[in-house]
Amino acid sequence: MPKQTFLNLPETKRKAFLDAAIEEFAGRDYASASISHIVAQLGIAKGSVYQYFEDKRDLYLYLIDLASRERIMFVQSAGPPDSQKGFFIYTQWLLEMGARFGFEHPRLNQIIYRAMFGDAPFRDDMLRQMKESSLGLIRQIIMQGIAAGEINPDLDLDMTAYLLNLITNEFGNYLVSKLAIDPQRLIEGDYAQLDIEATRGIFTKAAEFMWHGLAKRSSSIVETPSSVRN
Amino acid sequence: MPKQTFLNLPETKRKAFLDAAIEEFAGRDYASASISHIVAQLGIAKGSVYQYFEDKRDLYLYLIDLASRERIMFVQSAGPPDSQKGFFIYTQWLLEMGARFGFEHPRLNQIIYRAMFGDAPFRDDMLRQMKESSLGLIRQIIMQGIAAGEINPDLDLDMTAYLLNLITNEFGNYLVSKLAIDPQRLIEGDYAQLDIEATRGIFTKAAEFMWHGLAKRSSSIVETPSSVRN
DNA sequence: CAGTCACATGACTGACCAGTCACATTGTAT
DNA sequence: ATACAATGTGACTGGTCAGTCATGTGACTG
Repeated sequence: MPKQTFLNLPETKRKAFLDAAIEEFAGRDYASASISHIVAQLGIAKGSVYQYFEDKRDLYLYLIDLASRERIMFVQSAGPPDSQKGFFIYTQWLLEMGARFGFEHPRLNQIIYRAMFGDAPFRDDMLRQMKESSLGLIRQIIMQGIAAGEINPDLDLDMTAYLLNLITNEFGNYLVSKLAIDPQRLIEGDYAQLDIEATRGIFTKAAEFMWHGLAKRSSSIVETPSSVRN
Repeated sequence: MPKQTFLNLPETKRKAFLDAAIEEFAGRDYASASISHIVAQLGIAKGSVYQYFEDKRDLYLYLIDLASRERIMFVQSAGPPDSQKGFFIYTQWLLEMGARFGFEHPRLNQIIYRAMFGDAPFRDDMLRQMKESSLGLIRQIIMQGIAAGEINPDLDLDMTAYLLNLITNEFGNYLVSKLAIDPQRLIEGDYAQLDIEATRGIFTKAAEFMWHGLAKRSSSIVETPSSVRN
């Protein structure tokens, strides 16, 4: 969707442009995000943007695409845990990866979040498609879990997938508020403040909730380990 | 927050104004919602709006307040189930009320949703306060549940409250997509299409998930009834 | 050096917006 | 009927925006 001109651009220029654009679209919803801001920030002419992209929408969709690909790469590059360990561990890992991506790429994460739950005027385009693909993946995982006899087969598949998707997408936000993390410092790459190890307990608790729900369990019956570390 | 002038207005006029304003702010995010649209819709002068409210922001905050109060009234007017029935039933009821409010007052619901998860430029004003109050209520319910010995005391209170709040707020959206409900027709009050009785099964499933999570339960141990019907 | 191509520029257009204000209209009390 | 207050009005101001386009620049080519 970017024009050839954009792809021909020297790397530094292209990076700088993307950086500013990501910053803008992460920080404001589609209606408020402004091409004028971006060019002012970069000190380039407005016309340049229209040499690179068809229009605002085109740029936006490209950023969504980029962020999604980045996220998929991020998750895939950190290999999933051994499937032998069961789906509890897998759930925990999924949560952790979601949150970790949010910490390491807060702006990309924000763009994805806005695309999923905000309202750009393109709900029907590739947006729903993205949502669907994300849901599809989770649905698949749940089905495997059911097949493996670990997941309650009485659960409504669609609903459960929806709720899991919701939780994995929102969980980072909870962490940010819980740990009193300054989002601005996160965005500036200053996440030295974050100790992933120290927060692992929270992932375990979240996975625990997703896995066993609210109900008090009689202590003797534990089907899935909740005291696992890594 | 409305000026006296607005409160003096004849009922029909006031209602008509609110109706148009709600329509506008439900349908577009804060930045895109337009006073000009509202007055055009109503056929009144723009100046009038500024006789009624300080500014756009003032109007918006009033609508949020109104919607919140309406929602609280809605939920309270349908009395909660007998606390004897336990927290599983209570959870189910909470979900159902949330969804039902969404169906019967889709526009107000949308305004609340936008206030909670969208980004108006007032996150720090009464917005967070609203979020906090909602979270506070849920936290209280969870604590009661723990005290009553029904809820797993190992769960992180804050986190669980956050997730429950998230789910109860988002669940209506899931129903809308799941049941292929046309949001436009909902807004137009045409919710004859909706059969609350028929959807009750979905609430039960959702409560089931919240209550027992993903894990398959060995069939013999059931601490909380999952086959309850009202 | 002339010609061509890729890219950059920024003033400009038409549109939309929130908010204002001098003036007009309506209602009410005397 | 008169006076006064309350309410309504809409053209106008200053601002922002997306997108355009005629012009400029620099690099490479033959």
